[in-house]
Amino acid sequence: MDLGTRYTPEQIEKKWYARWVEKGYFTPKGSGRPFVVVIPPPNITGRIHMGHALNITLQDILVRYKRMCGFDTLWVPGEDHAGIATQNAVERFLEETQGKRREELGRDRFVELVWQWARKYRTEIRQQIETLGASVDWTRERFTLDEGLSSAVRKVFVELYRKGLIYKGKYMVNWCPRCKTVLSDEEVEHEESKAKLYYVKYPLCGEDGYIAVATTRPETMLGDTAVAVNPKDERYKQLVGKRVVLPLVNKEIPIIADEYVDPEFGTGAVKITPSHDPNDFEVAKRHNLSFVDIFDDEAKVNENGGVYRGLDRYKAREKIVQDLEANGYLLKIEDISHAVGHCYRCESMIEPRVMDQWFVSMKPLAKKAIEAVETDQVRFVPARWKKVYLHWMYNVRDWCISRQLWWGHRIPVWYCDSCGETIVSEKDPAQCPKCGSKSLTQDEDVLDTWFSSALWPFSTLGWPEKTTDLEKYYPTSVLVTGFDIIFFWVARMIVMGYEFMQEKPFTDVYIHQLIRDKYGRKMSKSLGNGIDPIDMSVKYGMDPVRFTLAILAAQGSDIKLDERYFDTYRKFANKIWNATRFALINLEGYEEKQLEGLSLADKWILTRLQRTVNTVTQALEDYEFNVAARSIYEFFWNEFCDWYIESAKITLNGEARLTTQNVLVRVLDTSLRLLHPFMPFLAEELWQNLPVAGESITVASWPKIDEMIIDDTAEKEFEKIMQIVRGIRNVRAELNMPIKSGSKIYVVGQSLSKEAESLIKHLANVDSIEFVSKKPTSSATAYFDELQHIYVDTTGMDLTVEINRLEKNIEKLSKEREWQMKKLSDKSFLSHASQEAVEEARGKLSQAEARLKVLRQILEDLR
RNA sequence: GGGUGCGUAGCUCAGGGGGAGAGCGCUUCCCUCACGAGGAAGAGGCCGCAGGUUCGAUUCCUGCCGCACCCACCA
Repeated sequence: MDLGTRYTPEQIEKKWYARWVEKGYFTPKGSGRPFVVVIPPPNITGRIHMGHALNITLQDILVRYKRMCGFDTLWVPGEDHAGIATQNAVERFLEETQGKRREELGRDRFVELVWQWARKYRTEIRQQIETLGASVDWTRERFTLDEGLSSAVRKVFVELYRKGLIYKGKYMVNWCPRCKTVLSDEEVEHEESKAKLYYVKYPLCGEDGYIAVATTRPETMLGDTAVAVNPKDERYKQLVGKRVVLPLVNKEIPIIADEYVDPEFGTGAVKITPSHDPNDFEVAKRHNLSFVDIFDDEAKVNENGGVYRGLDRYKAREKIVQDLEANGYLLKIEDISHAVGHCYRCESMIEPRVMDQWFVSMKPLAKKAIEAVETDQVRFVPARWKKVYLHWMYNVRDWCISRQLWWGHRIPVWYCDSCGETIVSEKDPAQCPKCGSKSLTQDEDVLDTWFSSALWPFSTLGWPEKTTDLEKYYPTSVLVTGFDIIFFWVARMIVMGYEFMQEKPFTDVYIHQLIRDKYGRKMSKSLGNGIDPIDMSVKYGMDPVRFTLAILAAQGSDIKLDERYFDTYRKFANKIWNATRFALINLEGYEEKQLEGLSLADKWILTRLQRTVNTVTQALEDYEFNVAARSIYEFFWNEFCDWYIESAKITLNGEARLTTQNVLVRVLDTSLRLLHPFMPFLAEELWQNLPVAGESITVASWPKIDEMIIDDTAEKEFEKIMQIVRGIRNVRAELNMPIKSGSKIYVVGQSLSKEAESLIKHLANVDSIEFVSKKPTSSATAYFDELQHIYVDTTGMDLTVEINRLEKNIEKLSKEREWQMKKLSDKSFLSHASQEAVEEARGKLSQAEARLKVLRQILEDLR
């Protein structure tokens, strides 16, 4: 055995992962209760970021913990083809490297290019996940565009279509003029922004006067087909049914009445643009108005826009406002603020358009998915996300699933070129079933990337085949993800799970935070504020990075990540390293033996160890990663290193050497097992050096609490010792006493055991301790209140310091006494407080009084 | 318009009905034979504001103020 004095992550991280994989530890052993997790598949758009690192670390902690607990553990890895995101990334790449647009390549060649990209990034992502130490089963790795997953996608599409749950229809959809595709409502981000409200005159037909409308988008007037007012609005009652002339366009359009119009807003009269506003679309359908689409795919004015044709929507607005003003139609402009939709991938302003698209009918599918969460068959942790999920589900709208992209699952629908028949089929059809024509054209569109993700928990296990994996490992145990994709993904998985497996996809949903930079901003490429987890692992070690993420994962808000955190836990890793090193250096002559004849310190540390096992286990069961991590940290550093190892330095040199060695090994063995889910590399490396090491800590058993070893008395007594030692050090430091001053300690109160006494002497470095029933008379010259009973002999020291201390303490005690007296004279306290509370107050009071008396006496003496 | 989370040490954050904790930073001391990436001691807090419940609130409840975020067809 040869450990250096420093923890060197680079030397230990490389070797272990390969060995674990080689030994097949990450492949389920096939027996025992299953514990199954499917990874939220990272997009193949680039490197994984800190959010992935958090997500993967938390899953790995759970998986490694459960594996040690003996579960048949399976964690399925994979990647997502990420339709729009990837297509955009490759388009950018194409533009930058070849200066070409995807249209210049054509669909087939472009898709081939994306496949090359996908292979490259999948490999990189795989490596990054390995670097993180994720104990995923690589033999079961999946990709959303795999053959198997693709057939799952087709089957789901076809079945939903046959059930009438997928339909094609002409509705108002969200169009991204940059990505040139429609988006689902969830993919549109609404951003509050400042805008202008334009008041425009629409002159009445055949008579004087006008009706004024207010609009934020004057350019859409080119597509107006009516003006609407509220039927109850007295101001406009006599105008309903009349016609106005659409300015600039010179077209007559009717004035109609519809409840939708809010008389309070603007002028109480609304221009109706059925093709470019969702509300107007509904109004138009109710009133049978005509539709005039005025934009092309790039949101430029099309042939319906007359002289404005060819202008993009912003230019068109400018021009139209100018023209309105020039012709006296513009009444006024107001500043308002309102929410505008933007594309979640490219941030372009969304253009609402009426288009023929494919939809999933969500309401009928949502029923079971709602019930499951309402009844906690699927449980959200933290629970508050349940409300968020349910609120969305109660109001769920149909899901637009077709995308005008090239990268993704092509919609399994064909149209007969001869008779126009629509053929929806899992297999590519050879001919039209209606007319027999062999001339068929497949729908050009692909499916929303989230359509395939929705099937992930069962498609990755082999569905639609009836595989043994599916039989054994579905439903999965827990889904770990961020709250940003509850609607996109979690909700839809629950829906699809019930629809196609007649069973929930997972039992628990653990929702973790989002990682932001230290100022609370989103980490993004454009801000350049991202902290790369792989870079961090090189700088600080992967284990410290993982531990940091775990301890920051308190259930609640976002994580504001400051790189300096990693340093704290790198130090912790170093501490663990060196504590183990200390033990190993002192193991000469070690042999395993029963834990008996234990010293006070032994009993104490073993008791504390049991408590830690308990806390960590419970916390992991409750997904309280931060509690678990902190508990290990505090036990190991503040108790084991700071106190037990210090005490071991004496006992290792005496008769109890072998016992101490055994306790050291026992504590390290258990601690490293507890640590393993958090810091797998370090834990393995050190554990392998212990005399009790096994094949691998990865497959070692999780520590069980040993009730027999818990010793409350020893625990309390040792706490008293720590208190006394701290008190002595405190006085020493404040009085600037040299360490080896030959101090004599008087402890007022019951004497402690000889063992405790010698521990104190060693730990506080004092020569003698005397237990006395009351204060020593003249020579006692210092007092410290932390302990309330201890005097240190400091004959010859400067007395003014001590007098000041005494005065301060007397003041503090007097306050305490007054407070307790007040409490005890309070009638309501006496009549309402518990027996114990009253007793406690009495105790504190008498204690305070006794101490005050003693202190005043000492003060007298000193003076 | 509805909803959620957060306001605790200089900074970043845990915690939680009974005179508040950590890391970093700061001050003083220590080259003690595992670790100076260390050890010892310390300074530093109206626990956002105002009410309520309670013997007792930083903690629970209500309202408010600030900061984030989510949802919503506010032309």
